[in-house]
Amino acid sequence: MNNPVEEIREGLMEAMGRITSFWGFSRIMGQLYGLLYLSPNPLTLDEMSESLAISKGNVSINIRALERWSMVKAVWVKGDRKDYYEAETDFWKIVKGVLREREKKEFDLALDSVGKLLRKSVETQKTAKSAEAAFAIERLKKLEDFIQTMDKLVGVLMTLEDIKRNLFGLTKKK
Amino acid sequence: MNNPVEEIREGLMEAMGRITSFWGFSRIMGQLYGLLYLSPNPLTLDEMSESLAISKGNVSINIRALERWSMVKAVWVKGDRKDYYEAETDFWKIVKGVLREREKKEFDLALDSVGKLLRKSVETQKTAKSAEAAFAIERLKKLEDFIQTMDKLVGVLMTLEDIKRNLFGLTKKK
DNA sequence: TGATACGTTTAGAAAGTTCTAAACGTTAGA
DNA sequence: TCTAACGTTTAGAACTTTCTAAACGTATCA
Repeated sequence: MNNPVEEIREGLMEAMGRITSFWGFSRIMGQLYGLLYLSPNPLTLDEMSESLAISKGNVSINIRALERWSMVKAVWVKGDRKDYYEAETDFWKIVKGVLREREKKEFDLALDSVGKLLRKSVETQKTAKSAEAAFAIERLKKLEDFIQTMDKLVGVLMTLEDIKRNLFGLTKKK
Repeated sequence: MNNPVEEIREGLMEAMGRITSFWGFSRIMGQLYGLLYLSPNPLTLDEMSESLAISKGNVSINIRALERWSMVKAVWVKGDRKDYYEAETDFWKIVKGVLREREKKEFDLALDSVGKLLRKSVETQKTAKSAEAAFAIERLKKLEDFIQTMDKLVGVLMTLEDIKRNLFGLTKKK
């Protein structure tokens, strides 16, 4: 506890907890990730449970969530039947995964909903013209256009081979 | 209720509720926004309270949050002492505001935390060399670099005059 | 003035979420 | 086969968030 590296690890756990919480994951996911990220060796459920002072069940659930999002991976340690985990250190890979699995889906869903409403409005306008329906059509079109652009933006980010190089290359004039 | 435009409005309220909830705002903020976005006239607290079937106090709190984020604006209606609200329809403006007020701050904070931890690690390493500290330094540097890049990316998006035109201009070859 | 029509604040109810401890099922080795 | 060491699931406790109804303060108009 008075070990300076221990203090640093705790600092990162706190910071990562903040970050995951902000991005809509559980705080404990971040704390676990922070712990693993600064551990030279992979850790077991029990070790993590102890480090964070939370129940083993809680670690189990959160470590599986981290695994689901490819933020940590299980590694096999010869001669031990416990499961060991280590942090995925390729952040771009993690970001791309989250964009693909979560953000992209959300945009697609939004696009779908608004598209349906727009078609419904146009249908309504055909049978019974009204200023109200015309107004709705105009606004929904604008919204659809916006979501489409955001959707494309996410799509581009998702497929870039190296976000860093590519994105910052592009912001400079040739 | 059987009015088709009414149905469309309800559809958008639902969709916008989903969206704001996903992005870490309250669901009701989205529903209010959806309602206002498809209303040809600005609406009062009581009208919104009625449309969403929620208490006036709840509308009051959520409409002020929307105002804070520049998603709606209050308009003055001559001869009426009630407050009227209408939707801000410039989505790029809203996105930029949120990036500036919320996302940017979060990145800066993360950068700050990690920077501090990194400096502390280097300090530790000076007085008492250890493989553990060296490992921490290496990993923290990598993390700092990543956050810095994301931070810059947000900064670029934030200041672009027209995100749509600029970003998609850049993804095409010349 | 007083009465009324507002938006805001608040105390506590309701709903939702996250956590733990214990029960559980499975595997491995004696 | 029995026992012990695992990770997972679960029931309910603890905590957090969100909502309402009512009280409140202020401005308006008679």
